[in-house]
Amino acid sequence: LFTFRDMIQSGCTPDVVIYNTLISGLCCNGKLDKAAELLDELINGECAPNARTYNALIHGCLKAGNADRALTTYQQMLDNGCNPDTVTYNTLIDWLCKEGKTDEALRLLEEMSGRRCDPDTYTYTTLIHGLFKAGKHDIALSTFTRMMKMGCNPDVVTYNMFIDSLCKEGKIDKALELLEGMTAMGCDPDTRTYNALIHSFLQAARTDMALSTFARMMEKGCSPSTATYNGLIGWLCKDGKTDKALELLQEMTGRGCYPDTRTYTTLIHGFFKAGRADMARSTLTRMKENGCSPNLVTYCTLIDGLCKGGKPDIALELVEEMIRGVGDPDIRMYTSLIDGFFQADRADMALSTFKRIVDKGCNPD
RNA sequence: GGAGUUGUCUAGGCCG
Repeated sequence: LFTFRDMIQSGCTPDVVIYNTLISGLCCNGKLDKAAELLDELINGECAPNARTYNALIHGCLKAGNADRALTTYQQMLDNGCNPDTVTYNTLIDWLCKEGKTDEALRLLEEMSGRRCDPDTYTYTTLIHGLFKAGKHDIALSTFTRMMKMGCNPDVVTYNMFIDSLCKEGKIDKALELLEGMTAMGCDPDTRTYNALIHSFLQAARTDMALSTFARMMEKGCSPSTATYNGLIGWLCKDGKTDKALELLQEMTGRGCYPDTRTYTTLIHGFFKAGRADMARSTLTRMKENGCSPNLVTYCTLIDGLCKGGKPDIALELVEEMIRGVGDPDIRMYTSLIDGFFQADRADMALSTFKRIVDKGCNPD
């Protein structure tokens, strides 16, 4: 933004592309107010915002969980005579699907056709994914048929979505058939395709298949990602093999897959499960040293583990650190914290945590 | 002519 202001100072006129870039960047960082200010600046200025401007802001609002603001922005778009495009609809359809409102999402699909706004592969993939998650298999399949009829070809993301959906329903063999199918259709599987399968095999305790899928992935020249390793580390941790998990942590770094918040959280959970609370705590230190920020899930894992392990005092310290570092947990997380303190026979801590909720103006449920 | 917006994989606790 400073560079941006300098640019204006020195007589350079920013165009809509610059504004869009800034707005989407601000949205990524959750700075919706600043982004909205830029939109106003654009509306009041001489170069008009376009669909991409609104799309970026609508998406930013939805990602931040602020649906009202997203809809207001959408209305503003319509009022200002800017026509929603396929991306606008895709963004809204994705949001509706994630809210479980697949009927409304389907209505938007109809609206698109009426407005000569052609649904694309994103539209259908998003919708089918939402329908699968809602358990509406028939409609998912008829939507797929419709997609094909409209001449819209599935891409690697569409196949990945199908493969993962099948895996999650325990239909791994059907998923494997689709793996062959996509290749036959000239669509090469990517890292996520294999990740979905490997994870599913691990869940199903079919270790041999998981490892052979991993080998196949490498053979095909597909590199494992951080998510691949996270899945493997999680499987080792569930099995109590935390030392092996640490070896994988080394290996992944060597292969350019950098551990992320999930990697460390998985390890922390594994260490508690294996009764190694000290290692769990030093993993927190290690992750911070490596520039990886703990999030609410990380803290909840630690706090729960410490409470169950009879160390509620340290847990309470972490509650403070968490609130300072990543903000307030929501009501459900507070509930489980309180539960943890009771489990550790520390009613006093449970009550003081409860008091915090009330003081924060957050309603206990 | 170029640039900016949307979909798929992996972690924890409480309650159902």
